[in-house]
Amino acid sequence: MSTEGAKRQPKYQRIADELRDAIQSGRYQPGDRLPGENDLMAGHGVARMTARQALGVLQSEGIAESRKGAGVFVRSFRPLRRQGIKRLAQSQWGEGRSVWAVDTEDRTLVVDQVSVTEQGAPERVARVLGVEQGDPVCVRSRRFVLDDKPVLIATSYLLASLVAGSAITQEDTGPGGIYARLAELGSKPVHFREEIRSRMPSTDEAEQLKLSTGTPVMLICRTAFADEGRAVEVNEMTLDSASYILEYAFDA
Amino acid sequence: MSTEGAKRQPKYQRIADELRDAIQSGRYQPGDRLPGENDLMAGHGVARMTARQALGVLQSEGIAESRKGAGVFVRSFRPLRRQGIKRLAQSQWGEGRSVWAVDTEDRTLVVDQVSVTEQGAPERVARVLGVEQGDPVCVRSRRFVLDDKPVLIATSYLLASLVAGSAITQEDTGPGGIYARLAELGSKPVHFREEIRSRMPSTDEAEQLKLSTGTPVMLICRTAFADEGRAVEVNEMTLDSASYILEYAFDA
DNA sequence: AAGTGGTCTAGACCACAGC
DNA sequence: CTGTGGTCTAGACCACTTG
Repeated sequence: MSTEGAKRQPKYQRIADELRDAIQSGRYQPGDRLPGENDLMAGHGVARMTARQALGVLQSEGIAESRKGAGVFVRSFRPLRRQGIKRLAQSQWGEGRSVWAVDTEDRTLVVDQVSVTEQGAPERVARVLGVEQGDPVCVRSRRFVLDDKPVLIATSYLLASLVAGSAITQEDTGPGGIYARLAELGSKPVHFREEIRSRMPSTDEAEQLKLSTGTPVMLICRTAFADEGRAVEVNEMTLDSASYILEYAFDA
Repeated sequence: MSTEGAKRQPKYQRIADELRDAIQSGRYQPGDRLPGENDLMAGHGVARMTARQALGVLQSEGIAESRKGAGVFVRSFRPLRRQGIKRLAQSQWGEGRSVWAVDTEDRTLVVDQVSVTEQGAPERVARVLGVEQGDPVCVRSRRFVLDDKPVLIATSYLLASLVAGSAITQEDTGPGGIYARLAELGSKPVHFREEIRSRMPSTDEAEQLKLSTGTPVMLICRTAFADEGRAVEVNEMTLDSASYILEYAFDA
């Protein structure tokens, strides 16, 4: 054994480490192709499955991604900044601005797969809205696509009895969006709570967001409150974690 | 083929799907042992590596975790709630309360691996603090362990010239922590910004937080500002995503 | 057409957990 | 000790991308 000493880690880990170092030191740039399975087999004298396992490590770390028939490549990132408090300031939606305009920075954001239906409230939503499970709610779903890459899926739940007949039940909610309409209905949102979690995506989520392996999702559950602490909307969002930085700024 | 029609997915996916359904329908509860590699080989008539791949899917989704020599088990979760704005309200630290006391909910939280050193500022920190890269900063690191499970690693950076001689350079910062001391030094934090990202952990992070495979980390970078928008602290935190729900509540 | 990654098989030896 | 998952080999066929 030429390299005496530290040799207690498996071969595939040593290969993965070597590639990771090469990436972090800049020898491979974002978008570059890494040595393929055949290269690693030849270069390290190892079986196919072992070379494959090494590349699998980098993919599950989110550092590299494979493209069928082409190779394994170093991933590149260019996240959006989502300003959680500023975006919901009244000046944003009070005058008919789209809340989404603020963080796109000259890239094109398309809204996709819009659907508006009336359904029975799921248990967790019913609890927050203060109704019974199965009570009718208006469910608004939509997907946001940035430069052909889906980055966010959002589903809003609102009390059907509250929004019946308003533009909220239409695909186009009009200037200022849902919150401007709620204000007109006498349920102006004055307080918000956002809860954030992160986990690996389900198969469905990975498909809808076109996520490459090793990419977690961030989940934001926002509740909008009108006066008296009355919850008027629950919005569940699923974000591609590689596409977003969330920002919250506030005073002590 | 008995089940005609939809048979275009690989065997390992079908096996994984079947197990996932069984978990989500409650047939396997958190903590339960799943069928092992041998069971799947026998039950589905597949090779070892295929059964293994199926179990690997569930692990990389964070749904299951393997224990060497024992089996593969359904994971269980019990996250903390971290109230991002409330925790930094002045009433919390103004009277000597530990900011961490608010969210432990009767479980025991231990602070671990405390270190206080003086180093040259890394580039990204220097930029935020408004100094030159390499300028001396006080670096405070610590790890938080909840019921024997590490959940958070935090590293604070403060201008060395600002905090020299204060308790901030000691392991024990005294009642009210860093922010109370900064206030005494005439740099009371009045504004905060928190930036949140998520990604898969590095090997180091996975070790320090004892993460099981398929668990992302959440990164919080908090900047504390004194009067005139002067940045006085940068705090980089790495959280086990399975242990935390972040919460931000604010008015429109 | 050649090369790539994706799936799959049928073996092997090892370290570790639990009985 | 027996069974478990972790590593590793040496083949195979396939679908896809690219030149």
